[in-house]
Amino acid sequence: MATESTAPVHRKTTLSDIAAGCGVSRATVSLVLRGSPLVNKLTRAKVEKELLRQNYVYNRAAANLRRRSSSSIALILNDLANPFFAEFASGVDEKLGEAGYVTLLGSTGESIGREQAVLRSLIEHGPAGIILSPAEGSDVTHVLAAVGAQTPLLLFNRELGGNAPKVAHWDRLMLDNQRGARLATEHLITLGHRHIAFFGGHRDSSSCRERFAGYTEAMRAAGLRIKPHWRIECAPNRVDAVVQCPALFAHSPAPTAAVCYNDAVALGLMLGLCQRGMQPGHDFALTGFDNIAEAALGVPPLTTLAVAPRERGRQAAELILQRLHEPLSASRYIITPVQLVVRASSCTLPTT
Amino acid sequence: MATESTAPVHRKTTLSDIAAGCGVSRATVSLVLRGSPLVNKLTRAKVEKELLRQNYVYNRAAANLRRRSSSSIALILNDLANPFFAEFASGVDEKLGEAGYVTLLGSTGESIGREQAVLRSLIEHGPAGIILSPAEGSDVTHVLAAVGAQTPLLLFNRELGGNAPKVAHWDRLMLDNQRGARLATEHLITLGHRHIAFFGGHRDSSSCRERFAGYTEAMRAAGLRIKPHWRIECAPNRVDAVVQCPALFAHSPAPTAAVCYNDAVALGLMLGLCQRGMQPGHDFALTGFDNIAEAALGVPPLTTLAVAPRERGRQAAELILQRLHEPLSASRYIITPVQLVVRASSCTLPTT
DNA sequence: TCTGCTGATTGGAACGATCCAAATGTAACC
DNA sequence: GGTTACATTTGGATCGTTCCAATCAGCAGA
Repeated sequence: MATESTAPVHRKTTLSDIAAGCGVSRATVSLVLRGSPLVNKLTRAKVEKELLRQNYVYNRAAANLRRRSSSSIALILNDLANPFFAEFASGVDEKLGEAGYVTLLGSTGESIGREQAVLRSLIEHGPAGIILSPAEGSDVTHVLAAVGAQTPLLLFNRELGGNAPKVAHWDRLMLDNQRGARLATEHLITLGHRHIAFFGGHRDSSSCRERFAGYTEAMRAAGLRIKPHWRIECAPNRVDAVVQCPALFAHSPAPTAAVCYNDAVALGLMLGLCQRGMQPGHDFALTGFDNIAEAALGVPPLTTLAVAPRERGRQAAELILQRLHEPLSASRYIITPVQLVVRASSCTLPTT
Repeated sequence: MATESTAPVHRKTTLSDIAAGCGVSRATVSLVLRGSPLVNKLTRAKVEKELLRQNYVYNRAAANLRRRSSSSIALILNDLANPFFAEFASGVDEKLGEAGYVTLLGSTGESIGREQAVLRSLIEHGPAGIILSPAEGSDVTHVLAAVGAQTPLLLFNRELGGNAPKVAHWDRLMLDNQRGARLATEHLITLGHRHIAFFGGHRDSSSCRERFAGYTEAMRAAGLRIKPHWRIECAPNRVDAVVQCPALFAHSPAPTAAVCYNDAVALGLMLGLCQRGMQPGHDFALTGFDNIAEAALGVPPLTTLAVAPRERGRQAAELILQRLHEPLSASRYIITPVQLVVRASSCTLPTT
């Protein structure tokens, strides 16, 4: 009795403590916590007072165990340090938080090995669902082996490789890469360019393939032949783009414009051009993809495709929540449109 | 017996399923899972085979409940979309993953209200520890009320306001803001500048106060008087920096250089200067803070202070893990050094 | 045969919540 | 008074794991 009024020693206060503290049963306290209409006003008040007095904190893990439910969603990203994904994550967390879920984070750094490890670790915490932007080269079999078929999964941004395409009932949220790249290419063509390169990205990434397809499509539609040396591969970051810039001008005829894999690459290419004494947006036209924050503020500002990553994050969260709500409805495949944002980096053909 | 060999219907397979499946007790299976040396080689093999066959997944929540332990750490950030924090988070997650912990993410978007909500929600999941980069204006009392005194907490990047400074035994990991700003200022002075402004940030943020103090210190040490109109406040992002640029030149004598609150602000200021027909790094010198990726690749490249956010993330994770290991050791207060990176944006005084 | 000992194994009670069927109290009705 | 109805409350089993003390088999030594 004497030591009961304050926290016992160090143990967290539990339902039983509250129950004992105000002379009701555990069950009643539980009902109060969940706002059940069954409990009497007076008892509710009494219990709530005691909850405050002992400053009780709810143990969601215990509750989830009994209810065989979960209140977390795993978010696994191939590159959290990339502003595009950071903003996406921010949107996901925002939306999940509103719905009372908590985000379990995992970053794989584009490593398939880490992806396996992260998936295996996160699944043990029993998330209600998974949002996965897979590492490059990740395939269906591995992911399925790691997470099983029970947990709903939403694939974002990239398709999975492997020859078991429709084995799982997973939802997919993708960007309209092909259409985006086509728009950019058409835009450059309209400005008078005929020698247009596709710069950056890895051939085996699905998003890069799609963007390249869009570029090809536009070129073909305009009756333009694509030279093999106009296709330059590089890692999707600034540094490698700078390094690969000279390759663009190694053979003749050199391109007068480039559709870049993404903004990071485009910004890198701009720097590379400057180093060659060229002036991007004047001597050479280029476009990006993603519309990251610095695209608008570069010199010159970058023409690019807006994908609204935070919005996509919110959308992804919404999709997975819907899936939890109706686990049996048909799997969804959503391709979100992208929007061409024209800025100064895409100039007309310089009059030589 | 007939339906037992495959997964029953939809229920997850548990310890008991495995135990029943190979004729041992639950306790033994549990020992196998945890790699105890007590179990016989043969039984271990038998059990492991069964684990694979039923592709069992460990229920960490249940285990944690019984063991009264936790395998997650909460990471709460004031702005995940900011590349600095994204990279920090990436480092945290990396290190925690290595140690077998999982990251519970929460982003507050600089809102004290959301910070409260996020803290209250995350604490219910019983994290072993908390890493918190508080929202602007957040104070000790509120945080303490939300998380209690039980869970170890590491404060990153910002101090908490409020007049209960040492009430808690929380650890702190801060950047050496003051020294950094002093280094930048001294550097500009060495280059011949005498009229140096301090540009950006909010007066009431602790990091801004510290950086301003460093600037003042260097100016004073060099015997230079600071004009009031050389202190321009703005939100710590590009957009607002562009808007506030003209204020720098509203009064005479105008500054010839500026120490900026951070890189985002510096990049914005650069743009603002361009719009006035000035050439940053030639007509006007400036420095940033953070050394974000685009600092190196801007035009001109930005002189700034490197803080290695990913490294800081790993360090933060390490600190909180150490704290879990020895809960009673004295609380730590670590100020990590920052490093001046000189690039082209800090030019000598233009000869008029 | 009995005792002691070591190495393996095990049953049952926890952990902190929820679920469910059953019990309680009170008012209303015939 | 007895019966029914309704509004509240409650004990005990349960979720999937771990802990602990107890058990068991096998073998050596007396």
